[in-house]
Order: sequence, then structure tokens, then C-alpha cells
Amino acid sequence: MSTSVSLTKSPADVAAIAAQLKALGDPTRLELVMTVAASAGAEACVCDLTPETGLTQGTVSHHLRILVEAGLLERAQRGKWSYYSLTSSAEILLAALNIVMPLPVLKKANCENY
Amino acid sequence: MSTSVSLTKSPADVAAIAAQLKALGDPTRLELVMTVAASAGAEACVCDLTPETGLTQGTVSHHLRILVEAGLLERAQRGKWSYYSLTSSAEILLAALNIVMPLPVLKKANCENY
DNA sequence: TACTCAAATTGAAGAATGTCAATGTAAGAT
DNA sequence: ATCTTACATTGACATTCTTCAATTTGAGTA
Repeated sequence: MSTSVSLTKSPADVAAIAAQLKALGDPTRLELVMTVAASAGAEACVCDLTPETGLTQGTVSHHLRILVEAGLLERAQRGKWSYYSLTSSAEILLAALNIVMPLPVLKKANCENY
Repeated sequence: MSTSVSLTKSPADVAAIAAQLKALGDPTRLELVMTVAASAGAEACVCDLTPETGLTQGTVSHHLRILVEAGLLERAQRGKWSYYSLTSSAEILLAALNIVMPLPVLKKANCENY
């Protein structure tokens, strides 16, 4: 019994989707999210992420904050380190974009009626 | 026999994906693309799209150009009118984002191994 | 030809963005 | 208590973006 998907979205829905796409629509931030996704334990600290980008540590911290505010990353502090991991929103988005392997959540979201 | 998806992308791939996400990461442009997708014949002209946005005709034309340059819309001129329609890239993205109904291409891309 | 209509383009103003260097903060280490 | 270490924050600057008003282009029309 297909839980059908609405063709139209409210302006608030559109804005919310656009906000997440905007956060991912920067090469540095997309790379950060992909690196986190590919990291062991699905989390990474700033000291691991910074060299990958070739940018300043402060700049990377800035991008990570934007990703957290967009609801794509979560921050967990353990000792002196900040560990960033994907939210379920980010997992769905990445899976949808096929940037990572199809995840169970995508199977549920898009394939349940096939 | 799973045609597996690579976990890592080249910098060029990342930039290309980010560019399309950036183009969609604006509420006005996302609404434009969704309106085109929901239009009869899957195409719409500027005169139809402009009132929907509450913006100036020139501004809408500007956003449409950005979407064309991002490879998300195609332009076809017939008479005095310009008709915009989705590219296959845009169809895949919209389907993946579940903004419109799942399309066959998504089924093939993500569900073939289930 | 002159006119009308749809769309594109230009120029300008203000806001937002990405980046760095420098500084601040907070948690362990000595 | 002092010193590192890891990260966040601030201030500044150049670039990009969004938008509008005005103009131009291009295609059909009278």
C-alpha cells in the first residue's frame, strides 16, 4: 500500500531541502562529508580532516560548523578532540546521491514499492 | 553481480557534484526546477514561471540561466517563448531526493541488487 | 515598416560567502 | 601552575551572489 510521495512541497519544505543542498554545494564541504562517511567508525576529528583539504584549520572548523547547523553532521567531544559524524539526514542524502554505497535507509525510502 | 559504486571520488567528480547541488541549493531555483518537473509536458516558459516566484522577470531569467549552465535544465525556443525542461541529470537528482516520484532510472541505479 | 510581446542582458547596490591570520578556549600533560 | 595540544572564534578582505530597474534583442504581428 504505497505511501505515496507528494509532487508538491510547501515553501518551508522547499527551503529546508534547499538549505541542505546549499550546505553540500561547496566542494570543500562535500569532501568533508564524504571523508567522514568513509572514515573508520563513520567519524573523524578536525586534525584528520584538515590536511585533506589543504585549508587552514580555522576554515575547516568553519565549514564543519555550517554542516552541523545544516543538520548534516553531529559533533561529539571526547577529550581534546572533536569527532564529527553523519546525521541520518546526511546518510539519506549521500545514499541518494550515490556517493556512498546504497544504505538500508535508502532501500526503505525509495525501493519499497518495487 | 553488483556493479559496485566507488566510495571515493576524484576532486573533479566532487566539484561537479557540488556544482549541481549548489545550483539546486537556492530556494528560488529549487522551486523553479520543481515547477518545471510538475508542469504539463514537463516543460514551462518564463511567463509561467515568473509569477510563481514573486520575483522580477529578469531575475527569473538569471536563475534559469544558472540552472542551464549547471546542466539541470534545457532551453528550447519556439516562437516568442522559451521553454525549459529537465535534463536527465536533473531527473536523476530529483528522483534521488524524492522530490518527485521515483523514476525508473533510480530503480536501476540503486535498487538492482536488492 | 512599425509595433508588440517574451525573454535576455546590463549595470548597480547590498548581502552573503570563503578564506586567512591571529587570538581565545578548554582539556590533558609535565 | 605552566605548558601543549586541539579546536573554536574573531576580524578583515576579496569574491561571489541575489535582486531590481532599465535596456536590448528577437520573433511574430498589424
